[in-house]
Amino acid sequence: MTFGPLRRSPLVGQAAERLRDQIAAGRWPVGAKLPGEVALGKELGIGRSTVREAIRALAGAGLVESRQGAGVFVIATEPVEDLPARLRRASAAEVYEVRNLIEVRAAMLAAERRTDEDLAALDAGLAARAAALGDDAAYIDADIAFHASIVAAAHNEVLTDLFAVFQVTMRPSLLDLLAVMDEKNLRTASPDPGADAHAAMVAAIRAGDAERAGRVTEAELAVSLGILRE
Amino acid sequence: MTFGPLRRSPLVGQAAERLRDQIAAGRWPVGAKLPGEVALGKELGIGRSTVREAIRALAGAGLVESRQGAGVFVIATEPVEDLPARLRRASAAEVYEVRNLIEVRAAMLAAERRTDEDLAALDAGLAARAAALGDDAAYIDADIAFHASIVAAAHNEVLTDLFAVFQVTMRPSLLDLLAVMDEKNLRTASPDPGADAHAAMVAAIRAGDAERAGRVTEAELAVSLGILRE
DNA sequence: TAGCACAACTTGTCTGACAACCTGACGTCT
DNA sequence: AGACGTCAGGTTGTCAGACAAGTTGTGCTA
Repeated sequence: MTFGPLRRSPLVGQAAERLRDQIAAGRWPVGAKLPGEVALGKELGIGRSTVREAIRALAGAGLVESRQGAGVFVIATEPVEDLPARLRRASAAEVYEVRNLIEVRAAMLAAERRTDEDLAALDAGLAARAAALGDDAAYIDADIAFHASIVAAAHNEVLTDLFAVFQVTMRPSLLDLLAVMDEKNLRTASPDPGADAHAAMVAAIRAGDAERAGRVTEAELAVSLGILRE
Repeated sequence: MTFGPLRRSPLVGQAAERLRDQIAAGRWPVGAKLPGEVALGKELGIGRSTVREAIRALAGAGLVESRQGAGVFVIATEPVEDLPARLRRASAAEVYEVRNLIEVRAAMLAAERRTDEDLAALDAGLAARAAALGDDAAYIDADIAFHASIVAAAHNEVLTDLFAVFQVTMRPSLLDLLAVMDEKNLRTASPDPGADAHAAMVAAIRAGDAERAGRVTEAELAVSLGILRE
């Protein structure tokens, strides 16, 4: 059993997630009224402003609706088909495993279908990834863009979009991953331990060797998954 | 002449809508930083708390992300589309390819993790599949259940749920597939051409041979995909 | 030039206050 | 009894101010 992202998150995020979970758990069915903002603040141990912002976040997601003078009401529970919500609720390791599973097969397809434009994009992605070293947020974004390029080279729009959902949802977890690696001093030896592996992925795709592309991709992703599992 | 109850919407809603429009219009592209909260407040003529709540609403909708000390950044220009809706919009071949991709890797994981209960469920699935021959609808349902059992044996809940979304969405397409096969007289020779292949999948999973499980699963699914591609 | 210290800026959170609004209880009138 | 109006209490909406916590760029130092 894992709780939400272990990320050092703002109180607003924590509060929104707790409320979200309780709505999903059925504490307040659709149409029910939430406790007042002051009551919620006391219950959650946070100020009223923070409660209000958490409620706004849920309202933006379409879960609740606030009516001045009346209260805050649940207008929908989390739809089961909502993949991003499902991913948020799941453990990071499970999400990561599925994400990797998709990318391994995508890399194999990419080796068979890649165009010259795809290869150019992959090269650019490698360079951007190296250039962003030092800035964690930019590094994560460059890494995400690179892996997205791999999947895009498989030329299956459903696959590309599906992968994007995973990437967006996992972005916070990836930042956690970097933080954990820092704590364990795993990055001191080499600032970008995956650089060679990423280059190998591109090389295999360029060579059109699907089997090798799948193998090196699997090996690269297994490293991070291992850290996440610990 | 009076118009309907033209309710004066709260400032938060107005502000969120204006910001959403401007993001959609491209004033701030993805990755760009919004003006500071105080600046936005002055620009919109509202207080900082109200600006913050509007930003929270957009963050809840997945449009922006705020990083303490850095600013508020655009992470998407429009909400992520619902996966079932996305699948319905896509071509059957693309959806089927992604579905198969998932199952191939799931079969490999299943070979490593299957329990005795999983194996019993797979055997039962094979039998149910054979028993449903002759009734197309029942046959499809039994086939779906069998493949779901394969994925379930991988013991990853996210994977199981994700696969289920594909299965549900694809059920109509599968009925079409049977009809196409009838037209081409592909079923006259053998009423259940995939029976041996399905049994081979179970055997490989029972043997714990991940590589073989992946190979036979891929081969089995490739047949249907080929028909669907024409 | 490389590294560090610091100031300026930005978001995060809390408190207090008042306005706008809704709901239900209560009393009055028909 | 039923319809209607009033009102008190609770609830959200909005603002201002203050301080904490985090980021970033600048300029100084070694």
